[in-house]
Amino acid sequence: MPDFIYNNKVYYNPVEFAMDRIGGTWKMPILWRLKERVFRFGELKKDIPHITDKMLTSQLRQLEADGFIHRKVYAIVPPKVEYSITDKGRTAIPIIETIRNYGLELMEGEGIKSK
Amino acid sequence: MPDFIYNNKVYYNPVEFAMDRIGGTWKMPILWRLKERVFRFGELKKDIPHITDKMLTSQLRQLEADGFIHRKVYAIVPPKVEYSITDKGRTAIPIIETIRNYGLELMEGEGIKSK
DNA sequence: TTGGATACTTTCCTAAAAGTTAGTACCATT
DNA sequence: AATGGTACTAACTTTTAGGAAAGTATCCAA
Repeated sequence: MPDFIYNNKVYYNPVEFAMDRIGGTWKMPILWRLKERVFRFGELKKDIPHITDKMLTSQLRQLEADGFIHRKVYAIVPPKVEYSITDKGRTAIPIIETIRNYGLELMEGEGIKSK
Repeated sequence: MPDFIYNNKVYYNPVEFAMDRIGGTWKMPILWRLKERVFRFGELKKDIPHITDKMLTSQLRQLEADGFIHRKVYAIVPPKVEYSITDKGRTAIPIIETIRNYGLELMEGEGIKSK
């Protein structure tokens, strides 16, 4: 598997490519919530501990640009914006679940109990 | 899922915990190779494009500390060190495969053909 | 006219990850 | 006496992710 370039960025392998789309601290927590229902900006912010306005905005923008979520703006005041997961976004859910379960497995192996 | 602390580091969720063990640019490429056979330091270095001595050393050390690989030193000159995957390390392989396949799937969706 | 609500944007800053370059120990071979 | 091979280690710099704090636009209600 040689290197390849996409949007001016060099990737060494498919794992890097995947993690560039759904990795980082916030993308999976966001997708994980949107799999259940539509969320507004403020709802996501309340529901995801520690996330800042800036990170929420930037991660939503990237997920949208990559086609994982959809952004619907209502032209009212105060503004209302709804975020929903797309079909493409849904393909990430089983992956997240796999990683999440693996994390739980590792945690159990270390005797970490959180909930 | 609340926050938890392990080794003085705060984790927000199990995904973060998993990615802290096997994530980053180099750990999966290393484990991916060790799943087939034992490698010496120099062999890994030749086989993994772009990796530097420093990154290879530090990632091997972390994987060893976390119990994913085993390090066997031969007391000869010039030095010989062999790295092998452990049972725990093997549990990461299906995860890597899942992410890797997902990456390939996404790449195909974008019309990226690499090999 | 002040404040609240919503969904941001902008600027500045810090910490962690990763990269660059150079050097080391050891002995065997030439 | 110099060279080469192996597996590092150290010092330093760059890059990136993420965080903090403040500012913006709009309209309405008090």
